[in-house]
Amino acid sequence: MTFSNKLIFWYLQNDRDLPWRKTRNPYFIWLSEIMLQQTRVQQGLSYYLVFTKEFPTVFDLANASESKVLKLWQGLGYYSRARNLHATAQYIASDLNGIFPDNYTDLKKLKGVGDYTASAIASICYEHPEAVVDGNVYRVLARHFGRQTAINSSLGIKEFKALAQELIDPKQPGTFNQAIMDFGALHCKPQNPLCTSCPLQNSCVAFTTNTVKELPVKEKKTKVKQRYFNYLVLLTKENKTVFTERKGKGIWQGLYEFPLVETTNSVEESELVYAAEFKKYIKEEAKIVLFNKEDTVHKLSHQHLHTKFWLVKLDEHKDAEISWDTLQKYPVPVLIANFLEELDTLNGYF
DNA sequence: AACCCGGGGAG
DNA sequence: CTCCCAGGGTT
Repeated sequence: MTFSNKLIFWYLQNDRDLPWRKTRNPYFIWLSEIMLQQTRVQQGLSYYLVFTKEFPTVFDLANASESKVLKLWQGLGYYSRARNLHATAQYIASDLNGIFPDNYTDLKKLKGVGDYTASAIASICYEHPEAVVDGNVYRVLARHFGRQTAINSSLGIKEFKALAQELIDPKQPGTFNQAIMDFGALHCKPQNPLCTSCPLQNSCVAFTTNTVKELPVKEKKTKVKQRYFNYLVLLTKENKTVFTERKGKGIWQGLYEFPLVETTNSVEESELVYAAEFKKYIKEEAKIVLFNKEDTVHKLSHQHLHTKFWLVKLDEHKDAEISWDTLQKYPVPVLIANFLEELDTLNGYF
């Protein structure tokens, strides 16, 4: 049996029952693929169900506001995916009359669609022999063929793509692609792979040479940056606050937050009030209370956010235009959502 | 080529 | 704690 035959044979007995497996509608496949970028199936599943119910067609998605899309995306992370998703829906609805591109080259031109996603859609929806290479494929191929090239090097990216392309079953490319990904996710797992019951054990170089734990090879990771956030949670006599959209290049673009004073260290109230950023926001007489005794540490993959929430009570503020009881409409980072929920459970504290 | 972009689950 | 997930975009 060929590598491909073994994989597909395994897949026919072990495939997961997932909603996007029941359709070849490119809209649904595209939606699922964007959501699952760097995201576990288990985490993305509930979002997929919400989006397909809320936006049954690409036109429904296109006609929604970006804020609505971000709100439904809230908690899934990598929010540029949601913004690109919305922009692409509008492009397809307006410029392409709702018809998705039907080949790799045109699919890859879409915002948020790279090599992996274009290959996935082309193979699953149109049976084009375009090999996908996701984290699962890197792992399965590196182990089975004993490849030691770093999977995140430019050489490795080319090498594994070419290898996958050699192996793909041209008669059933969509099935092959999904089979190798499911096999990586369920059987050839990152930790504790099920080698003893593996149908590809005999031909697996890593198993034969006892190097399963060493593969795949990955190059160094970047260091985690420590940042110190001070959120100014304003409340005026009229129950209004300042809540603004994050702009620019950094994290959480398009999401809402309270006025933010970033410092180089964890600060006391006496230091905070002298910060230039603080003075920019608070000129009025105000009563300030620190909400969390210990810094809330919100961990992103590349930075740790040490956060203090300062409750600021004042009579009035020129920028306080958002009523406190409408905050839940806005898309917010999980850090803010958690704070609001905690504040909610302390009903009357603020 | 290097860096940035979230959040969560598993071990 | 560390690793990594159905990756893509920017510099």
